[in-house]
Amino acid sequence: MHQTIIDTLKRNQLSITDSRKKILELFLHAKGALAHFDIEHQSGAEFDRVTIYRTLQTFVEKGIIHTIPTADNSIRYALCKDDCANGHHHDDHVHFMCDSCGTTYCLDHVTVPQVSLPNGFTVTQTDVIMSGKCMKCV
Amino acid sequence: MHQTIIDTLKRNQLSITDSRKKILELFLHAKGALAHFDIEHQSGAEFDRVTIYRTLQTFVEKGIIHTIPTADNSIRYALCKDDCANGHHHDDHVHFMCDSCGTTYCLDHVTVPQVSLPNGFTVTQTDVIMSGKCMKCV
DNA sequence: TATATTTTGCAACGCTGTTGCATTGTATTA
DNA sequence: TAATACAATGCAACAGCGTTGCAAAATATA
Ligand SMILES: [Mn+2]
Ligand SMILES: [Mn+2]
Ligand SMILES: [Zn+2]
Ligand SMILES: [Zn+2]
Repeated sequence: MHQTIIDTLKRNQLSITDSRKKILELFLHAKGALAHFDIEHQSGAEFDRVTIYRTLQTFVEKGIIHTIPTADNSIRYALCKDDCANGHHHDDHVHFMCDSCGTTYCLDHVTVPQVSLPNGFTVTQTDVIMSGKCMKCV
Repeated sequence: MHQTIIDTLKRNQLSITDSRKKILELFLHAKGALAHFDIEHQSGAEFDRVTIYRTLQTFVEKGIIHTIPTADNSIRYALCKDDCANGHHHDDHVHFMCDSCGTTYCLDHVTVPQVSLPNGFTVTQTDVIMSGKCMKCV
């Protein structure tokens, strides 16, 4: 696991620092997506807010994590699959946010459906966010 | 037009105030969705920020407008169809946000597709946000 | 180990959204 | 229309998110 973390950083030409290792570790252990808030708390106030912001930015640019738009307007982040790299994301799965526990899931096996738009619109991205209750909160 | 505004407010048991009339008017004339920022500027600094926030909240609760989640994490608002009332929204259409001009469209005639989820998830809402270029920005 | 390059922490800032409370405006009834 | 009850507004203050500039610290390179 520790080696996976270092490999991932090296593969993306990132220097190995404490904050990057720790934040990447949090994502690898996380069940759902993480918000900045979660990371700040789960890392035990070890790093500055700004460092966390910058690390998340870097990870998004490198294709290590992707952002998830949510209805409550708070950005969440989750690990990408292997085919995302260097700013070219290919995350075409549906996201689910539980109204009860707030957990945000990447439904990797549910692909976003094709939606045809009126003439004149050119689509480059489609986000599907579903909400309701998850299996733990029935 | 002016009568439409007053009627709408009365129908929703809202008292007739300058800010409500003005903000509702802005929505009726708007081509796309409006953010708080847009309203604050288009109303000519006539009303306090807080009043605008509270008016938007009230309109959402009454089913006059609905919120649109966007990938850039800024809430936008747009008029509801007639069948939304008193906190019961039935907005099941797709939204499109232009990367070029920022305009957010309600595609009222494009309904959100059915997406079946794995067992355990109970869905109450589905949001589809598409982005790319609109007809004005080809 | 010495040097060049990156990353970090801190301070400061602007923006968004919320709350409490006194003042003002609207609706109601006589 | 005027008096009253009630609701909405403006103001001040606050908390949270996200960004930037810069000096100090950590990392990579040789
Ligand atoms: Mn995802
Ligand atoms: Mn809409
Ligand atoms: Zn849940
Ligand atoms: Zn456009």
